[in-house]
Amino acid sequence: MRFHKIPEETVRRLPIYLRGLAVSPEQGQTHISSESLAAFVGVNSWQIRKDFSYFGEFGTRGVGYNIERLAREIKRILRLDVIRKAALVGVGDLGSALLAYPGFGAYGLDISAAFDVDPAKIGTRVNGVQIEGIEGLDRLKDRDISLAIVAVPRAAAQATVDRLVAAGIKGILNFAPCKVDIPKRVKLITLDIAMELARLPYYIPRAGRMDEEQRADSARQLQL
Amino acid sequence: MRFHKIPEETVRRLPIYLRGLAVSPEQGQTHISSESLAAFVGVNSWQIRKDFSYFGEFGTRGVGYNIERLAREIKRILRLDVIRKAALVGVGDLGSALLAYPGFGAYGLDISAAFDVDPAKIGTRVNGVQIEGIEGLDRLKDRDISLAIVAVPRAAAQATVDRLVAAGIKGILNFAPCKVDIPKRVKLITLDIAMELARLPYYIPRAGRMDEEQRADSARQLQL
DNA sequence: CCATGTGAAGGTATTCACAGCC
DNA sequence: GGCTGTGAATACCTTCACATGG
Repeated sequence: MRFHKIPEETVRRLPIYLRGLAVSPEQGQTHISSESLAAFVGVNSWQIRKDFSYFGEFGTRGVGYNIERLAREIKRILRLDVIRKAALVGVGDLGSALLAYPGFGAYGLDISAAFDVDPAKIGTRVNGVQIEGIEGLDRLKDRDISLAIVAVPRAAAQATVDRLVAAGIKGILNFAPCKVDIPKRVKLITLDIAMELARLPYYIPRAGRMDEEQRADSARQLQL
Repeated sequence: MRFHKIPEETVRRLPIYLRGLAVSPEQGQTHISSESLAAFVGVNSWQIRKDFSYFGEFGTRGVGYNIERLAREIKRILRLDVIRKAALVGVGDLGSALLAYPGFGAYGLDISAAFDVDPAKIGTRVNGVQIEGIEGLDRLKDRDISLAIVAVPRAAAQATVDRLVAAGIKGILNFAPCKVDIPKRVKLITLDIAMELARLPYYIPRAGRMDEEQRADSARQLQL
């Protein structure tokens, strides 16, 4: 493996592979081939092999990948080999749903703190996590929390993120539908749910007319 | 504008521009330049101009883009020029949060039906929408609902999607963390929240060591 | 012989730089 | 003069085809 810049897209796919390994029907087997994993996660086998190749040689030719070893390697690459604690800011409908969501555990992620401005919520417990006031954000440094989820209204997003950055948070998952400025050393992923739904209709063919845009669609569909 | 295949990434950005136009501080002005819009939404001005250029010439040189006209054009391109009705399947924590989320309206999206298997939920109202039993999915055809949001457990996802496809749904936003097979004529967007959080730690620099992967990170950071 | 690992080819998207037009 | 629209250059990612090695 010579040195290569690692594509952003490869990093995006690594958690897919990890998830695939965890629930694959190959459970019970010790090894899995890139071909089987491909069929299960919906990514091409050569793409999988290329992705892994950026980080080392994890497989055995003629045999495949040792499932446990591969999972361990991916976790190491993603820095998920330690439990990662996350703070949730904004315990509204979405925030509460996230607190209740059991899917984070599979990645070693733990939402271990939650914050809100609403005095009525502060002190109550949601799914075993006690809601704290916003001023608690400034004391995150000592609690070994490196990640944060922002589920506050748009108007509060930038201020929230600024405060998280000041508190030493290293990565933020933002659900507020707006641009947020952040220093380069902190990684920000913004996930705008309404926007995702909003681009679905684009792919609905418009009945009847066959204009330029429509033709573009057809072209795209053909090669998919 | 000669004919060009439209990049997937361009389609992904269109809703960002629409959102930007709706809340930009240029409100009150009639026109906005690609430069101002760029600053506001966090995309380069040349990227914005290139994106629009795939669909036509919407601006005026020396002046900028007429805000109303541009918004109308983007809505038309995204097929958001009619109200789009969506069905929600799975009214658990996440599903309920989505029903309560006010952000869809800005795009002309309306979650007008909700379905769940739980008899205790059927018949109750969440945010003005009455929960129906799953068998109602088969009668979606007559209700002018073209989109669906899937917020069911992983094990139920494929069956749910199959049923939606059979009911003539054209686009699906899936929150279940698994691969889902679907005919090419239906557009599927899968959004795995835990997975998004799981790739954040990758970007946290590992203190001390400076191995091959770490160098790759540095290289990436520099050019961002 | 079988499945991995990887240069090289091909395709797609971003960035540039400037011509074109109001 | 100022801002759009766009071919050309560049960067990036995917796909291929096969050498490599258990």
